[in-house]
This record gives sequence, C-alpha cells and structure tokens, in this order.
Amino acid sequence: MPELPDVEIFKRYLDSYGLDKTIKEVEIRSEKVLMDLQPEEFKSALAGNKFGSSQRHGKHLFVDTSGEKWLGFHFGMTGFFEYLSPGEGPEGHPRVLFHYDDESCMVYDCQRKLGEINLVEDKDNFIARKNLGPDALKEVDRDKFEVIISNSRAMAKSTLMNQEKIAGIGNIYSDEILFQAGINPRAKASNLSQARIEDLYHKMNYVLSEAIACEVETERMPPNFLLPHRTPGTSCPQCGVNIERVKV
DNA sequence: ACATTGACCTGAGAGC
DNA sequence: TGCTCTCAGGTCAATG
Repeated sequence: MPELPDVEIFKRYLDSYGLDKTIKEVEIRSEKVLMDLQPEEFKSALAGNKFGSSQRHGKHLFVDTSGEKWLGFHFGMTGFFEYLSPGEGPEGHPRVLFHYDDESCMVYDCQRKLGEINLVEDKDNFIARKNLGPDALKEVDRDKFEVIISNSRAMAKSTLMNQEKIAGIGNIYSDEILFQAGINPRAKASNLSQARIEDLYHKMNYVLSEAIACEVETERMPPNFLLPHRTPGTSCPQCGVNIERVKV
C-alpha cells in the first residue's frame, strides 16, 4: 500500500511534526522491523540526536539523524507514522517509538511487520546496493523513461512495478497509471509505440503528482480515477461498465 | 530475462 | 458469539 505518493505524504508528515526535536529515548516494541540490527546499537545511535532533513527515494525514506548515520525507513504494506502529543498513547500497532524530550512522540506503526528500519551510512550506497532504479517522480525524464520501457520485455505492469527499473510504483498506482493511459497491464512494454510510451510517461507523472496533491485521500482524487473504485462490483469511473478483477 | 509461486507477517472482515 | 477462512499487496528466494 505505501507507494511513492504515500511515502511522500509520510515524509511531509515527519517534516512537519518530527524534525529538530531531541530524541530522548527509542522504544522498540518489535525487533523484527530492525532486521539484523542490534537494538542497543540502534538506540544509542539515536539517543540525544535530532531528525534533520529527510529525502525520499521511491518507497524509501531517509532521515538525517544529526549523527553519523541516516535512518532508512521502508513501510512494507502497512507502515506509517503517527505523531503523539504529550500525554497521548499509541493506538494500533506501534513497532518503534521515538520519544522526544518534550514528551511528544513519533510512532512507526506497521501492523504486518513487513516494513523495516535501517541505519544507513550512505544513502546513495544503500540505493545502489538495493539495485533501486531512479525515483519515478524526480529522476525519470521522458527520454530515460522511453529507454526503460522500450528495453523491457516484461508486461507493462511488471515493468512499472519493478523497483530496479523505476523506483516508487506498486500495485495500486501501476493499475491507475495504466488505466489512465488506456494500456492493458499485460501488454508487453517493449511493444508499446513511441506515442504510447510518451503518453504513459505523462500519465505516470499526472497520477503520482495528483495523488500527492490529494494527500493520498481517495475521496479527494479526480472523478476519473480508478483508485476509489477498485472493488469488483463497482462501475468504471470513465465508461460505467462493471469492474471485474483480473490477476496479473 | 521474465513469470510464477510461496514465504514472510498480522488482523479486519466475511461466512458459517 | 466465536470460530475459521480469505484477503490485503511489498519484497525476496526458489523454480520453470
């Protein structure tokens, strides 16, 4: 669920509530999301520090800790941040809690524990190690996009979702982008005409930036978006036919 | 190089 | 009410 637009909203949320405050203590309720990181190492790397600027790459969010390392957040399928004012307790599935010295708190919540938090020495290095492609919104221009698509022998949907080719797009938004472009998700990427690819490029930017502008709230999205009508049994926002589900 | 499947996790909701 | 089953959909590894 957290794809590029979601993570961008998480970034803005953290930027507005969580930066420049001293971290008093880090509470770890699930070591699972720290992967192979030692909890004590994690805590000591952060205690007394502050979150500074943050940078998003695809579905990853990197946060300056004013220490030697950055924090790398990934949100899996169910991750998000929740800011707690002093006195408020966490609800839901808090996994890691960053307690500030003013008694407020930034919570990393991840119900299914498929997300992860890493200490990252060098984020470019991290991106390279993970083989992440260029960020879909910031680092892919028209020409680069055309090369990526026309060189991919996979299905259009798989190509858009492949983080090594383009970083940031997942199941939901690949569907939306292809829907807006009128392209069958099963179509072979390299078979698309240049005109189709160019249109697809604009639709990718349109969908992603529109979703961010709506702060990822489905109710606020344009009426021609498929996203709020993904469940089978509802009708197409553009032509009215019943929505059916196919597995791609 | 790509498709497919299952594993990882957990809980909300459906159905009985 | 309470149980079990299905589903959600990001990433990775194994297999074809």
